[in-house]
Formats: sequence, structure tokens, C-alpha cells
Amino acid sequence: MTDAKEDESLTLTDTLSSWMRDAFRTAYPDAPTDFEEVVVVETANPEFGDYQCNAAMGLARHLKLAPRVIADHIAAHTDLPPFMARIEVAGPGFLNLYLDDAWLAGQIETLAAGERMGAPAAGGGKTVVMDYGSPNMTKPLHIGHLRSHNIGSVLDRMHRFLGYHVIADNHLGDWGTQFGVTIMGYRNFGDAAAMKSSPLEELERVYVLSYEQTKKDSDWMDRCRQELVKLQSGDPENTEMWEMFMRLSLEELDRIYARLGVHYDEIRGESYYRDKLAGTVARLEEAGLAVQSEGATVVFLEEEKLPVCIVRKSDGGFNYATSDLATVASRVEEHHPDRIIYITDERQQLHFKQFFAICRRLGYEVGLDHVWFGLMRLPEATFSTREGNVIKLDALLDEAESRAQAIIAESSPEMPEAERKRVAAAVGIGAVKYADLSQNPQSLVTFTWDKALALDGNSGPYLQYAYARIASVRDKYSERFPDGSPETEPLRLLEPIERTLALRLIRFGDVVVRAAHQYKPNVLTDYLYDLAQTYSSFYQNVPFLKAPEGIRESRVRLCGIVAAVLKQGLDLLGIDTPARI
RNA sequence: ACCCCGGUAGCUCAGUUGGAUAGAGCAUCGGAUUUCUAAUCCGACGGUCACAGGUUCGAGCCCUGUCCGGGGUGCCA
Repeated sequence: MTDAKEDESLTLTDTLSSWMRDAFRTAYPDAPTDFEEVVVVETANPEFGDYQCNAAMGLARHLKLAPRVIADHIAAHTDLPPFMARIEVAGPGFLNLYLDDAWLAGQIETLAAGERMGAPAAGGGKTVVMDYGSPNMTKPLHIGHLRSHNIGSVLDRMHRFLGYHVIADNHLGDWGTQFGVTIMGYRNFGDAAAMKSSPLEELERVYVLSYEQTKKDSDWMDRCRQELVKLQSGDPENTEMWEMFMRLSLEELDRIYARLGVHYDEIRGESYYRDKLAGTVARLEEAGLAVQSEGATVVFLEEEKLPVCIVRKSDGGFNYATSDLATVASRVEEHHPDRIIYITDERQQLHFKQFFAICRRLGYEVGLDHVWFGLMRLPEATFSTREGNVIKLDALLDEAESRAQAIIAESSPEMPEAERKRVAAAVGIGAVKYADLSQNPQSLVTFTWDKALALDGNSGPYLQYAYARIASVRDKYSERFPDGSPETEPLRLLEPIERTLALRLIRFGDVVVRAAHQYKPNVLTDYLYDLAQTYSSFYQNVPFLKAPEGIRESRVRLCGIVAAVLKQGLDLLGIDTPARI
């Protein structure tokens, strides 16, 4: 029998599944199936055990036996490994599995001592390039840009945590059509002082003015295109202007990235690949993939039942697909990744299907995933720069911090000003991030201030509060029992809620793996909220410091392990955990 | 016209290979603080899982059709 700690790349459900699979194979050696479908899952209801296996029902047909007969046989004839207390059969053939209490307590004791809180080294050193954020360099970030950065950086952190070698790359939109419009705008309406103080706002302002001109003046767009062609062919004046735009925009991005806690290993915009675009098209032509059609160079994707993909426009310009193809070539050559993961909004699904299809035809073996998320919209409408109904990301974060600050001022008036500001930033920004991450990424998000800034209920601050209470409990313990050492006392799971808490803690590894591999941060937020709720109930209903010696230490120790898992989970979400809030 | 998503409690949303009685927050109502932080806890109320068929031991989840909403569909990204 496998010991649950033997293989570092397995989660607990992997181990349980493997054990159950062996049990089925032993019981039915001549069965016409390899039992690969036998898996163990967490139970939703404690009434049905800690984990359950539902395979007997599904296998009934293959084995030509009643499901209940199969389940009874497995339960009666399977040796129990050290981690298992008992198996029960229920209903039509459910196998309800109960973990051994002593084993469970032992696992929890060692959980916090390990590097990963029981999570496996699932990455095994595989290299993954993660492409997220990718802002347009001519506009300030608005609330709609939160998701790619937020979801992307959480998936990034989770993959690193699981032992993947991650290269996070910010593929800036710094070379597209918008620059012709922006250069024309800046030449005609630019304000050098405003450009210094808030560059992205100024770039956006001149972009909007210039864009409006295209409607009034039919030559305007042609002149914009000419400016772009000049830039792309190396005209010194336009290049200098572009470099200034980039320098100032990057400074502003750095500022907001620091605020959000987003970090990249590489920042390579589309411009980085500009000299490789012609060669990319040539390569497609040599491979017989790209052909001339209606004056443009295109790739037909009829086999994949996808629409045609344009790789070079009839005016000679290149577009997004070409840039992405050049980028993938560069990444493969330089990093040899096992997988490249792109995180963008849902509107780009077709683009990525086309782009991935071309990559397959070119023979790339690297795994390619497009993680798309639903657009953010306002209750009344979608927002757009042109409509003028955008909410700047900075403004959202400012509001979040000031709401948090108001509550702290009320609840902790004695807190020093500097700490109050730090905590307000942690709580406010944590609230904004959590509100976004706790939804299924693929859901369309309707933005409301109250939802984005929720400070109670299922919210980031609820988790931070649970963490801070534990820090406080442990401080009080040290004050009152300076000679005590909870970490060396055995963990005793006496009250039902304590065992429930232990069962939550031991799920952490499975949860992180599921969240990372399904690209769903909300799997982790759901878990952490459940953990914090279970802890809060424990906190409210069970005495720690007033408990008898021994039990007291066990409970304080359990608190510490909950705190460690909460902190690790919140770290993965990019949310800070102040010791006091 | 075609393609991709979505429709779950008054509101906002979860729902892990199809699994046992569909969950949470907010809102509403009732309770808990001489105590380890009440940003909390305990309880109540609240459902034709858009609609109609189908598949099977079992469907919110899979298949078909319809309605409604969002997005996309050769020279934006």
C-alpha cells in the first residue's frame, strides 16, 4: 500500500484513487477494464465520510454485477492502509471513506513544516511561459484591465508554487495601428507638460481627439497610416516620439504594477519582434501555408473549419497573428517551454484558435493554452474609452483604500497613522482582487462598487480578519504562557469542528493543483473562504486560552497551522496578510 | 446567417470525471459580546436550476430543439 507521503508529485486524492484502483484490480483481476476511471473525490456532505468513491455504480455493467454487490465486496475485502480508518457502503453502491484520526492529526502537524503545505511538486521543473497583462500602451489602465493582470498573476504564482519554471512575459501592445493615430494626435494637440505628469492620460486624450478627427476629415486616417508606416520604417522623428511614449508609459505601468504586486520576468512588447515579421510570413509561404488572396497574404484553415487568417495586409502591414507567430518562435527558441499560456479576454478566442492551428501546422510541439475570461461591464452598458464611461483602475484602488481606511479608523483608533495606511492598502486592494478572483473567470462580470469593495461576508478582508485574529490569539498565548510551546505538543482533534478543520487543511494541496490546472483561481478562493468560515466557527465556539493545559496548546497549534495555510493561500492570490487589521 | 459563451434564491454569484437532501454572500427577520479582535458567530426566510424533449441506475452538468442576453466572424488587437 502506498503511503500518502511517499510520492511528492501526488495529491491526497491521487493517493486515495490509486489505492482504490488497486483494490478494484485485486478484487476483479479478470475484468474487461483497467479501472482507470476509478477515482476518489472529496465528499460534499460529512454524513458521507471524508472522501468517497463512486466507481462501483459505473462499473456494474462491465463487471455484470449489481453495484451494491461490488461495493460490498470492495469494502469487505480491501486491506486498510494506515491512512484509512474504515470504508462504508451506502445507497446504491457509494463507498464512503473515513480517514484515520491519528494519521490525520499527524499529517496536519507536519503540514506547516513543509515547503508547500501539503501541495505536490506537480510541475516537476517543466517550463511554462505565461503571457498576461498585455496592456495597450496608449491608454491608462481601467477596471477592465484588472482581470488579465489579476488572473494571470495568480495562475503564475500557483504554477511557481507547484514547481513549474515560469517565465512571465508582458506582451505590451506597443506597435499597432493605434500609434499612427496617437502620433498624429500628439503632433496636433499634444501638451508636453501633461505628457510628463500623467503620460497615459495625455496619450489617451490625444488619441481620442485624433480619432474624432478621422470622422471629420477624410484625409486624417490616411495621414495616421503614413505616420505609422514612417515609424515602422525607422523614421528618426517618429521613433524618438515613440520611445518617449514608451518610456513614460512604462514608468506609469511600473507604478501601478507595484501597487497591484504584479511582477514580470520579461517585458517584451510587440515591437520587440518587429524585425521578425517579414521572415515569419516568408516562412509560412515556404511551408506552403500562406498564399496571396485579394491582395493580402493569408492562411486558409478549412481543415480546421476556421475562417481565413490574414498574416500580411494588402498595404504591406503585418497584424496580430503574424506578431504572435514571431513571438512563439522566439519563445520556443530561447526558453524551450513545455507550454505557453495566454490569458486574455473572451473576444480573442477565434484569434487563438487560428493562431494555434497555424502553430500545429508549422510543427510546434509546445503545448498552447488560451485562458480566456469574461469581459467586465457596467450595469448599464459596456464601457469604452470613446463612450467616456470608463473607471480608471487607479480610481478604483484609491476608493478601495479610502473605504478600508474609514473602517480601520473606527475599529482601531489607536493604530499609528503609518500602519493604518499600510493596512488600508492591504485590505482595500485585497478586497478588489478577491472580488474579481472569486468569480469563475469565464463569467461575464458586471462591475458594481459595492461588490468590488465588499469588506464583509465572502470577501478578501474576511480572510485577512481570520488571519489577524489568529495572530492575536498567538500573541495573547505568548503573553499569558511565556513558557508554553504549542508547536511541540501533540495535536488532538477532540471537538468535531477541530476534525472538520483538519479535513479542510489537508485538502489544500488538491485545491491548489485543481485551481492551477483548471486555470480557475476561484477554486482557491472558495476553499479559503470555507477554511476561514470553519475557523471562525471554531474560534467563536471553542475556548483556546481558557482550555486545560495540553488541549490549550493543541488548539493554539492548530490555529497556527490554519494561519500558515491562510497566508500561503492568500499569497498565491496576491493578497497581503497584516498581523493586525 | 454561422461560431463561441451564458441563463441557478429578491440581488450578486459558486456548484470538481454525471452522484446522495442544489450551496454561499448581500438583503430581510430573530438571537449571541464580564471572554481569544462583533470586518465575527448561531438560527430563520428564500428554488419549476430559462423552456421542451432525449440519453441512464442517477442530469444544474451530456445530446437535440426553442426563447433571451453577451461576444466573435478576411485587412483592429
